[in-house]
Amino acid sequence: MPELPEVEVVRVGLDGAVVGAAVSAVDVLDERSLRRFDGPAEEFIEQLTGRRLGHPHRRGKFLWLPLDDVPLALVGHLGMSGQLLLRRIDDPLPRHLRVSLHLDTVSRGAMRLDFVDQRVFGSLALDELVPASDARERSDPLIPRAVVHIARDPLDPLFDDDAFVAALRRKRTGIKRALLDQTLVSGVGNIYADEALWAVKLHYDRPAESLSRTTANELLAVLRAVFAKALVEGGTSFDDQYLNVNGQAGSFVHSLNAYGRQGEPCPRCGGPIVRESFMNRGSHFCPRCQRPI
DNA sequence: CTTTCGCCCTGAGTGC
DNA sequence: TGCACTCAGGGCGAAA
Repeated sequence: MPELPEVEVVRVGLDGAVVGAAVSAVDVLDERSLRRFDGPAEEFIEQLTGRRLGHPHRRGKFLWLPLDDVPLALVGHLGMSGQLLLRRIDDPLPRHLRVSLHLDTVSRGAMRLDFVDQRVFGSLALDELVPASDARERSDPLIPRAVVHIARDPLDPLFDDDAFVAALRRKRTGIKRALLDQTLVSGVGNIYADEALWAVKLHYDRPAESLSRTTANELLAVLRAVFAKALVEGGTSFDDQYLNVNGQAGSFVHSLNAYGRQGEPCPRCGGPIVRESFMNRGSHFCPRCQRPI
């Protein structure tokens, strides 16, 4: 499940390998993967072919590569099951391949960048680069228009802790809903929301406005720690739904304390972890450690 | 304005 | 063996 750590692993994996690479050809095998692109597939192909790719950027779960000479970026979102795989040009085509870019890379010759996505919740697009609405300095990088409403993530050096804590405590909703709101804080998905709430002993439906400043700051600190540890371990891979650009799984699944561990003992108190349906998702928590209100 | 809901999608798993 | 059904969930537009 690609959340912040997984997308960052992909970003780092792309950096270096694709910077300066020229797009020599584009194959769109499934137009549904271009649903966020404002135009037909032919236009996507035409605008991308012949361009060179710049350093990959990320905000939350969105990833983009600026194109040379034009104020456009190739924007990717992995959705539930998306993968960006760097393959040799003559490697066999993987199952669920939706879009494939042929690249003339600087250091590795002819390569393919394959966008693979079983469930088609992810997407590729070309989008105009505009100044960020929360830019602090004129030197701040431009971001795709479709990403302007996404908040910074907790690992962003310009993330504003005080503003986040204040905004969180104004939310009239449950704490997990608030964490999953990408306009409040980005990069958090179901797995890391459950892990952070377990670590700070908060019930998923605890009203956000009931959190003290101290607790809200602890939650933020825990979120950063979970993200950082998951990043070091290469992210969380379930059923190979998430793989890095070289097709390798991450190992953070072995460090999960709550997510996916229903019926197993809570690593802190030994009581059973419970899974409840909430927001059309599974919420995993320890009823003994994480009490509502 | 804010918050919540339903839809998009596929394949693995389950029950009969 | 086959078929219907459930489940996983990020983001977005519409509804409340």
